[in-house]
Amino acid sequence: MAMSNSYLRAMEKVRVRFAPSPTGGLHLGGVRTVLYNYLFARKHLGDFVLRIEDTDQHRFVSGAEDYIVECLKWCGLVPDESPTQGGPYAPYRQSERKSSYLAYAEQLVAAGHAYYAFDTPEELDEMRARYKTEENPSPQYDSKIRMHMKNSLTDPEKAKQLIAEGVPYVIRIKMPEHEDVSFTDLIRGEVHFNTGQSDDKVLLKADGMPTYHLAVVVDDYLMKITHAFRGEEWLPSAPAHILLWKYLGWEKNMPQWAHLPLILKPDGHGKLSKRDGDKLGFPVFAMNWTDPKTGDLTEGFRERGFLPEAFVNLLAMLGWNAGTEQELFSLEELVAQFSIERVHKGGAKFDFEKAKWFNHEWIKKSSGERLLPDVKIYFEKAGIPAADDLLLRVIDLVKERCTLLPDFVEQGGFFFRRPASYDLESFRGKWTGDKTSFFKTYIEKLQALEKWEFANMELLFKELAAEKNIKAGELLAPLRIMLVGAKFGPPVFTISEMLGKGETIARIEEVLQQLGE
RNA sequence: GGCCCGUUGGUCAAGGGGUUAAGACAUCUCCCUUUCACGGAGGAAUCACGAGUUCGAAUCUCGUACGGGCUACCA
Repeated sequence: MAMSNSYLRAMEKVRVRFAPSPTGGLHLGGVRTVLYNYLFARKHLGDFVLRIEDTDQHRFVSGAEDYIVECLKWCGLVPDESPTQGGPYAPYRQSERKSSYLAYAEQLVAAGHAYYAFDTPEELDEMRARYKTEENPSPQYDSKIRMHMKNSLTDPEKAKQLIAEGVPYVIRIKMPEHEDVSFTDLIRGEVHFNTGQSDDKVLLKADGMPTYHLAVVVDDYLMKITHAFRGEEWLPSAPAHILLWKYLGWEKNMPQWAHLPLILKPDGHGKLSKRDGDKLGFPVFAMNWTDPKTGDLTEGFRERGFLPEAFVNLLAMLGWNAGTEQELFSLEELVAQFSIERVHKGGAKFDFEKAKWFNHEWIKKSSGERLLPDVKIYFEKAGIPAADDLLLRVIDLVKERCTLLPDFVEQGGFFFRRPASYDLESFRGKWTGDKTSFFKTYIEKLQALEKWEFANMELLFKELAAEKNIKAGELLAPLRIMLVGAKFGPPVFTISEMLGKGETIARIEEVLQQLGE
């Protein structure tokens, strides 16, 4: 049975967009916004577009756009239309659409919904200083004070003259003094605002670039966006955007809004920032990001050793759940089960421990073949040559002990090279000549062993221990250390079997030697 | 300050008038494992507060408190 969704308009293809500004690394919250957009689009057989909002020349960072594209690719959230792929509504970079915004701004001025303003930054500061009081610490350029400023409302003739002279100006929206603006947010329901509380936001900047406020409505209209998901921080400016849709005469086409809850700091309060990650020791960006100006490197989830499947999974669960006990979801399962109505209203504190749990679960449920290429990278990085066939077996053997990808090197590295050191101290105190002779005999027996299988070695080991009257338990720990270097890893005879006869014997001999026997 | 949004264990959360208020992470105890994990069993721990509506409120209403967001020619 088809589900009837009140938020789906008949005969209209669902189109959503992710619209980041290329100013730096891609934050957890950003990726989650992409995810929800993507899931919604796929679920409703719609389009997912990537639009770059690079209208602020001061904050633009080169390389950031490529980085974002790469992040989406890593996560498997590839857009249908984007600056690099193009699409029917190209260009997808707002800087390249610059010429289209002025006309809309002027249309608004002509209709009396916007006006030219000539106040310099200094004059704006002055205004804020002048009106600042205890009760009003942040005065706004709004309906109450605009008549005291330098604009086409206070002096239309002068404005014409200034424009003719080429004096720089901005275009600001004229917010009604007292009007109720309300809309239905897909997550929050009815939200009401009084326009008297909002400021006359700048729509078009002096450099001719639109601000986010103008650009987002013009482009959402032009690109036929039907559903707009964005972070909760945008809620306060929503009334201005809604008014713009109305003033531009596009109200019927306005997308349905959904303001996503924020991802908050694990300790204390506020939204999660890059700095929290640095401080608390976990990544906040999807992938490593190097600031081109300072050269500072900020770690990403990918480089920390997260699987994209796990990263996407944990992000999905930060603010949404299926209403069942299921917590592990593949992208496909998320597409099938996602519903915007089940997204929470409240923000979620980020918990890195839980994030690691997701990765651990994904490592456990992934096949060796899936893991091999990712694990290989870490072996190469550690300078350990590892043949695929052996590495595959090692991965399957140790994956339940690995939480992050680099753990494979620690958990499986000893299969490929001798331990750098042996934890001799853990058994040295209890070492006796009997034990030395035990291992020497054991080597001989191993040497003669025909079928190199763990069961045979184990039997041999236990029989010999009984013969020498030593408890097997007291011998097992040293054997493990001889083979692994420390007390961890899979069952010791399994390790021995994989190591092979020559290497097993060599390691035992090496430790015997180090013990001075 | 103003406006807006939010509030179920330490964290993520289910539940939307009647429940012993699910589950997961973390934590603690035990079992399994002659290592480390995995796995299993169990414990501790929650409806911010106050009124109201109701036979009955975690669930509905209103206040209060607390938290957060916004308050730029940034997004």
